[in-house]
Amino acid sequence: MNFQQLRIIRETIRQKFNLTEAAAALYTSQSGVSKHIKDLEDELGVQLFVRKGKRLLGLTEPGQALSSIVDRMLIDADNIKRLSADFTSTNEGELIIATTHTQARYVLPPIVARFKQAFPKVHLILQQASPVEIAELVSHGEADIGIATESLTGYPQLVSFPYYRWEHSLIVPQGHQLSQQKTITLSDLANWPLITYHGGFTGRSKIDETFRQAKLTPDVVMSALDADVIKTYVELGMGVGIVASIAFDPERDRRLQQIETSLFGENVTLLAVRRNHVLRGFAYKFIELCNSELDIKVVREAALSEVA
Amino acid sequence: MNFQQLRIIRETIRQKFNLTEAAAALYTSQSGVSKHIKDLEDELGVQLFVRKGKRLLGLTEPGQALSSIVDRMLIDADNIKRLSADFTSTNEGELIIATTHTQARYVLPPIVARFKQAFPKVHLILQQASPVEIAELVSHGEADIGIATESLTGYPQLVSFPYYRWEHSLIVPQGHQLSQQKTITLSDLANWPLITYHGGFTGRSKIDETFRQAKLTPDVVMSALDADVIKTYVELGMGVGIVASIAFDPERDRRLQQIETSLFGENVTLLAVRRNHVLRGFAYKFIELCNSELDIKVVREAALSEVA
DNA sequence: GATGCTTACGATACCCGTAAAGATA
DNA sequence: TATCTTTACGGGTATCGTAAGCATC
Repeated sequence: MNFQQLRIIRETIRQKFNLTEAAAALYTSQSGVSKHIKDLEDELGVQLFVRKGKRLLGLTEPGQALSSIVDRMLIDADNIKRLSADFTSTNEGELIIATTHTQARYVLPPIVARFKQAFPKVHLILQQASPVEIAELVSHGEADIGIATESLTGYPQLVSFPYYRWEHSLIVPQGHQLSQQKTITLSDLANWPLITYHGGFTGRSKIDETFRQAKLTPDVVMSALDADVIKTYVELGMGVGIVASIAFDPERDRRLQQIETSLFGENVTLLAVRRNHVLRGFAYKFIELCNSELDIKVVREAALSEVA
Repeated sequence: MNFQQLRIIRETIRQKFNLTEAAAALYTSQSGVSKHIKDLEDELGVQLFVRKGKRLLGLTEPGQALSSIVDRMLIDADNIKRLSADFTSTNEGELIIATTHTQARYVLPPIVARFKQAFPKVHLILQQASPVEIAELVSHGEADIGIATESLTGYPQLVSFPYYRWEHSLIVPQGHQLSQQKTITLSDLANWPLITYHGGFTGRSKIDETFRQAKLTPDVVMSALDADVIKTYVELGMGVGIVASIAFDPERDRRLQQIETSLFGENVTLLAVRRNHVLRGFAYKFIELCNSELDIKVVREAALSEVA
């Protein structure tokens, strides 16, 4: 058994059992691919692929059982290389953060600034996406770190960590009737047209849930992907905004007024990395800049779960 | 990077950085070992070992970081071989169960009988040991399955499953005063000389804890490793026995009487396997015979945690 | 001087790619 | 017939072990 054989097994599966394409993907000859598979099967004494004559059609039962282990071994081989690179490295490279508007616009700027100062040679890419897309991006290795409030749990390939906690607050035009009220109840709100986030974004699920439990039907006249859009329409008087507290900036948003409220409970923004994968050192530093409790040891060990 | 290099790294660490012994353990030349290490270090661009002149003294920081990953890769390589062997196999091989007296004597016999019937060619070894020893045996791969009521949690290298639940009961000579009483309290018991298990065996900790919480000091006149010894001395009138309920056999123990009691609460006997390790198919079958909820899928997936 | 690591070197085995042949759609 | 896989074969390379040289204790 050698690594080339394992790579060939993995690639053959990825290329839907077409040895010619597997060979092309690995920049090698297809005769070699064929022979390697045969050799490995002989060594293990098991057929890994279902064959019909000379064509490969799929995985046998042992093939399936081995496939996931093969994957992990190749991931580990990569991990070893990445770890080593990190020790030699001059802190150069690329870091891809997949995140939502809310984070990119209101939370990350100071962190990015500090990161850039510490690692000027790292090419930092902020990839804006929806929470579901973020989970997918990180799962497939197209992003190193994902940050979002929704959707990051429930993916077995991801390991997530609490980043920070926050609440929603209300945004109204200056002098709005609600800003005079001492206390605001959910039923009060249900009487106003509301503008808030789209489903699946920035804690919208929590808002819906809160109304649902109170057996109220909110009048959401408009939903947007980000607080900037929401605030624009609140300024136009189209309704009362519900946004993340952090999205209000008294300096810029002078024509608006923020009303703190705990009506919708607490949200937790999560930070996710790919399970079983090692990141470059500066990636862990970025996470630590986000939340100092998440140091390299905590994050890496959790991601590698129990290597023993 | 190849497997021989990884094996050499692991063995060198195991042999306390003596390349000569590492070579001997791997049945290869020590010059080859030396070269392999050098080659791998060159390929990764990192020193893995701390050197003083020509001698190796220990692991560098990158060496430590890589070591655990290397271990897992080699474990996975083994897993692949074991899985394959299992598919070709004619259900021959060896199965080592590390367990306590209580299990071996009172619980496992019917299971062993059924197992032997199903897998006549498997050489089954019941290795009797203390709970702590059992955990060690399984951790080090010297046993495939560990069964005990104590000590099996808290080892990161082990994955444990609840096997069955049971309680302690009292054992007294026929006609003993306690057997006339309607109800028996803890303070009643504290007035009698007691005979029960040694510390760390068969729920003894639970017994101690129960007395401690009731602020009573039991008069344990004798402690033994197994119920047979305890029963012998109870027969001699030396005291009241506290043993696992299953350890009483009305047929054999005619001169004794069992008194069911829930004074000491419930105990859970656990079944443990080594994390990240695949077992032979018949080993999973043994576990399934113990508890039908623990089928191969449940146990293997839990042991491999998330291979993704 | 004994033990332990590295380097040099030759034999062997392994891996790869070309090419031809056979199978499948 | 076009696509795909297997087998055969030759060149190149990597690996292994012996042996010699050198450092450490």
